[in-house]
Amino acid sequence: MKFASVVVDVPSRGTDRPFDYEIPEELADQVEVGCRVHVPFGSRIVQGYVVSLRPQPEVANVRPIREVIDLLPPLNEELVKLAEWMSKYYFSTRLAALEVMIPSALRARYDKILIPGSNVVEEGAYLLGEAERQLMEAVQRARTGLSLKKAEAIEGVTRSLIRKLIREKRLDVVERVRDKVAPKKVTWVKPAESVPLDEQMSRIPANAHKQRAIVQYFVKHPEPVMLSELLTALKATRSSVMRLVEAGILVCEIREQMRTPYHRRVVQDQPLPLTEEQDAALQAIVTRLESREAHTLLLHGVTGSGKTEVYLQAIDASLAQGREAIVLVPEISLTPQMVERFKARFGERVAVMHSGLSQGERYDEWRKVVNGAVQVVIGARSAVFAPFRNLGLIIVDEEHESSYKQDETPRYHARDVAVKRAAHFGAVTVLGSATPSVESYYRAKTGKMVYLPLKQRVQGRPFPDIHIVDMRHELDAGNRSMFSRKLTEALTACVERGEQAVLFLNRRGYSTFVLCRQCGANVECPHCDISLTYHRVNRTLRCHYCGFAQAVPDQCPHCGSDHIRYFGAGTQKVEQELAKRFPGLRIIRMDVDTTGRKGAHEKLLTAFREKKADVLLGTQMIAKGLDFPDVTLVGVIAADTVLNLPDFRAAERTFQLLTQVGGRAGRHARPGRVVIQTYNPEHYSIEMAANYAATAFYRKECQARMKKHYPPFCSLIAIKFSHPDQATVMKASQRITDALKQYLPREAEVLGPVRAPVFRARDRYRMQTMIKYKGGKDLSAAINRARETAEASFPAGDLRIVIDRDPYVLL
DNA sequence: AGCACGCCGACT
DNA sequence: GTCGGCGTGCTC
Repeated sequence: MKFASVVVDVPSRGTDRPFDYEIPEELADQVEVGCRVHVPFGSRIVQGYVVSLRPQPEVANVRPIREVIDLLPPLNEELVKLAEWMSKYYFSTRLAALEVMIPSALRARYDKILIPGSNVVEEGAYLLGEAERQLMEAVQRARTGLSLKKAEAIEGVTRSLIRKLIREKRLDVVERVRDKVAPKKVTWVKPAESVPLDEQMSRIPANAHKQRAIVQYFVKHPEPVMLSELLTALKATRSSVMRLVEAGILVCEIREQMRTPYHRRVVQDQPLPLTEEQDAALQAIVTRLESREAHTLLLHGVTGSGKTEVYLQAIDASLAQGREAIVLVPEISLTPQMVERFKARFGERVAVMHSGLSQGERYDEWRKVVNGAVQVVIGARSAVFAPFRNLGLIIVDEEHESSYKQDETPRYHARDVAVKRAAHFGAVTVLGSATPSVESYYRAKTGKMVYLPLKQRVQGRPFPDIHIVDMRHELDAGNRSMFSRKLTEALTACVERGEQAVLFLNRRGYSTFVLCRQCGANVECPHCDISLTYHRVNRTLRCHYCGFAQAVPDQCPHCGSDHIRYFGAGTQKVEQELAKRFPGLRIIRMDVDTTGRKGAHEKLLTAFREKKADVLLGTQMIAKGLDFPDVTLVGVIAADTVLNLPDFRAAERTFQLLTQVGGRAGRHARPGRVVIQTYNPEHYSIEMAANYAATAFYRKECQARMKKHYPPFCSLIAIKFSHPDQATVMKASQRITDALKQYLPREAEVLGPVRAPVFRARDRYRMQTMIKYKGGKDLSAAINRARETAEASFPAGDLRIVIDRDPYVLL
C-alpha cells in the first residue's frame, strides 16, 4: 500500500472528499487508517485524516504525505467508517464527522506567522509610512515571528499593506499548524545518586536554613517528590531547591503528568444484592453479551428501581469477557456522586469525560482510552466515540434525554450512534430510562429490541401521592396568586415538619413579557421575533434567543405611557412571590442565571443537601436524578408550559417531566407528596403521569403519532433555511422544496416551506421544510441534489441551509 | 477555506 | 499603461 486517501482539514463542501497522496518510504510504517497527517494542498500545508490505504491512486501525479502527526493514531478503521456513515446519514461533511470524534485539543489550529523576508532594505531606502515602519519593527523584534492577528492589531496596518510587503519579499508568511494542548509537564526532585545526603549537610552554609531543611527532608524521604509539593510542604521557594540542584546535591526530572480531575480517594465497593427484577434484567443483558451478537435492550425502570446497579454489574460482565464498556449519561446528571459510584466499583479502570473538565483534562482522559489504560468510559454525548477497540457494552442512561442530540453539525443522536457502533462490535446496547422515548418504547414493544421492565422500587419504597390542581378553580375561588391553596398548605406543613421541598418551573427570568397597559404594545427583541423577558436582578430585559439585553424602559417606547405591566412568571418572580408569602423561608434558586459559573451548580445542590434552605426552586435542571433524603414535597408551578409548545413531542415531554419530577419526592424513609398545578388537568399526559399509568400513556401517544404521521411511524428530516433578507429566504426555501418534491419518491411527504415559529432570530429570517418518510430507501442523494440545485441559484454565501435528521426541537 | 488566475475601472 | 478590486475555479 503505497498510497493513502486523506480527508483534508478544509471545511467546505467542495473539498469534502478524500484526496490521494503518496506514502514516502520513511513514513510507510507510520501511516495507517485513522492517523493524522500533514499534506500539501494547493499552495499550503494542511492537516488531514487518513481514511484508507490503497495500492494505486485514483489520479495521476499525486504528491507525498509530509509528516505523520501522532505516535498513536487517534482514530481507527472502525471510527473512520463510522464517520463516513455519520456524514451521509446526518448530512455533514466527512471532516466534521471525523473532528467530533477527537478531543478539541487535537483539532487543528492554524497560525499565520510573519517573519522577515529575504529582501532586507536599508533604513531610509524607501519612504516608509508610519504603519509600515512599526510593522517591520514588530516583526524584527518578535523572535518566533509575529502572528497575523497581532500584526493587524497595529494601528494603520491593513491586509493590503501586509500583502504588498510580502510581494516585495520584505516579509515572509509561514503557516504553523499546532496542537493546542500538549501533555502537562511537571518537575520532580530527588537526591543525586552518588553522594550520601548527611555528608552534604556540612557543605551547606549555616545560614541557609531552607536548603538545610530541604536536605533534611530528603534524608527522611529519599524518594522523588513533586517540586510543587515539596515547596508547599516546607514553605520553601524555588530558588533554594535550584541552588541545591546546582550544587549537585539534588536532581530535577521532568515527568508527564495526567490531570486527574477527581482527586478524592474513593472507597472500593462491592456489587450490591439484586432484586428479582434487577437480576432478571442483568441476566438478559449477560445472555446477549455472551452471544457476541449486537442486541439492543430497553431497561424501563421506574424512578428508584436501581437501574445503576444493573449497569454496574453488566459492565462487570463485559470486562470479564475482556471487552470494554461506555456509559453515556446526560450532561446534567453527570454529578460527582454518579462518577464516584463508578470509580468506587471500577477504580483506575474508568475515565470520565464531561464538559466540566478543562480541554487538557479531557485530552488526558481520552488518551487513557487510546493507550489502553482504562476499559470503562463514563461521559456525556461525545463519549460515545471513545476509541475502544473491543467494545462489549454501551449503556445510554436516561435514553429519552434531548441532550443526546447534538444541535450543531454533525447533528447526531448519541443513542443512534451507539447502536451503530454496537452493530460493528457485536456488542450490547442498553437503553435505560424511567420514561423512555416513545420511539424506543414502540420499538421494544414491537420486538425490534428487548423490553426489560423494572416495576418496583428497591426496598419497596412507596410512590408519592400526586395531586393535580386545576388552576382555573383557583381563579374562580378568588385566588389570583401563582400558588394554589393546596400547594400553599402542603408547603407550610412540609416546612413546619422541618422537611424540604422542591419547586419546579420551566421558565427562567422574572416575567415572560412586558406590556404597556395604555397601548397594548409589548417589548420585543430588536434582532428576533420574540418578547423580551424581564430579569429583576439587574433590571434588564433579555432575549432568551440571542442574549440581547436592554434596560427596562420607564415609559412605553410606543406611546410614552408609564403604565408598564409585567406578565407571566419566571423563576425570579416565583422566588420573590415565595419570599413575600412565606416570610423567613430559605430559598435556593437554580437556573442558568444562577449556575452560569463553573461549579456553581454543585455548590447550590450541596447547600440544599446540607439543609441550608427549605426550598429548592428551579427549572428543567432540577428535574433529573437528584436525590435528597429530606425532600417530601415536590411542586410543579405550571405543568402546561411544555405542553403548549408547538412540538409533536410536547405531550411526551410533559409526561416525562412530571414523572421524573414526581420521582424526586420521598425517595427515602419519609413518604412524599407531589402537587401539580395546571390549566389542562384533563390532558392525558398530565392525568396519566399523576396516575402512574405509563403503559396507557405510551399506547395513547403511539396512536396519536400514528394518526398524525410522526415518529416512530415515520422518520423526519427538517431542512432549515435562514438569510438576513426575508424575500430571499422565502424564495430559496421554495426553490429547494420544489426540487425536493421533484427528486424524492412519491411516498415521501414534503411539507412546507413554512415560517419557523420564531421567524426572525439573530437578525436572520428562518424558513423550514419537513420531510416525513416511511419507506426504507436512502433519501440522502436526492436531498443533496435538491440542495445543490437550489444553492447554485443563490450563490451569495448569506443563505444558510441546515439539514437535521431526526430533529428534536422543531424550531 | 485559501489562493491563484483573470478580467474590468481609477490612478501614477 | 499598471495597481488592485473581487468573481471563478481548483486543491490529490
